[in-house]
Amino acid sequence: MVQDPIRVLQAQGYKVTKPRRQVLEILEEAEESLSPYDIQRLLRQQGKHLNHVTIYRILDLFCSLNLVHRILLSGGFVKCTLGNKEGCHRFMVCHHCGTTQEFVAQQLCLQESKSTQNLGFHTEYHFSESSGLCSNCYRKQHQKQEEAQPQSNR
Amino acid sequence: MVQDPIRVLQAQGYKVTKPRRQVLEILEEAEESLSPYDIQRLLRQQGKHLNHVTIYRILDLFCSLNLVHRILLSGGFVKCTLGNKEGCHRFMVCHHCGTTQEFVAQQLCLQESKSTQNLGFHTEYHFSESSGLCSNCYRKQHQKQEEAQPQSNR
DNA sequence: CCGTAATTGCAACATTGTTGCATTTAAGCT
DNA sequence: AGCTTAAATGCAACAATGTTGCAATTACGG
Repeated sequence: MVQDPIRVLQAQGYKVTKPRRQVLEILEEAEESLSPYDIQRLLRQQGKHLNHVTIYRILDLFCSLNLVHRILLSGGFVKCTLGNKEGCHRFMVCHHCGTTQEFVAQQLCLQESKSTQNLGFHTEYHFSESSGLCSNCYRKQHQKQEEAQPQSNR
Repeated sequence: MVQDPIRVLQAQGYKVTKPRRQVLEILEEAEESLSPYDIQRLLRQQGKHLNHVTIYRILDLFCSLNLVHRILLSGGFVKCTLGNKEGCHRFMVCHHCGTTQEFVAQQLCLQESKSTQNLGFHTEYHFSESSGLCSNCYRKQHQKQEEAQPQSNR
């Protein structure tokens, strides 16, 4: 389903360098989106030192290859986990823990393209972000409320 | 349809100040999204001087009130033109001229909420951005190609 | 293993965004 | 209209994030 990013790089004639592999690795491990400097900090904790300029350039490249996507709700970058050829990317972002997850919705994608076309717009690419609570955080928050008001009598 | 931003401010107990009115005005006139410093520059051209800190704070406030939305595709802010109570905002961004236009799609909104709910996510707010060419730019680009290859014989 | 173009690191800089505190101002009240 | 006051703005100084040009390094082909 997801093409291997390494393959994508090679196929497009880009070199597979140590910095690029390191950035990919960090993004793969991460649950939440990471800013360029986040990535630098995390790598440094592993004893790996990358210049921030390099990280910027790598992220630029990855974005242009659609291997990575910048999330507006958080400002950081996430690795795209679904090879979506229609130029459509959808993300759910938990505003509590920051967990960011990609999902697909073929039907939505088609409808959205149609909607914009009806308005005279020629869509080439689109994406969406949903903000809310992931199941974990929702459950936790629910439990807390229960504890605070056991008989819900106020 | 769109509630008057001024009313929204008053209703929520915020003061209607000169800087806030000026920022609203600039965003209203703009076709494309504007960064905080863009706004400062445009205002300065009109002889109006606002401190950039003020602009940041105003944009923060407007965003929290959903009067304004930050566009990922450009990084700038646009005034929301549609009062969408379901916490759903959709934008088309022309990657040629930068024109940014909001649109509604009730059906899409419902479907998107359903999709995320099926994945165990509790969506409170979502938005989407479509990147492509607006009708104007599409037409122009089409014409240019015609001129370049009048008989399309190559 | 070598040559070379692509990539990275470095230094210096530009832009964008933030914080604390003094000053000003909008809006409610006589 | 003039007070009063909490909210909002301006200012200064700073912190963080991005960018550019060029020299040094490195992946990958032969």
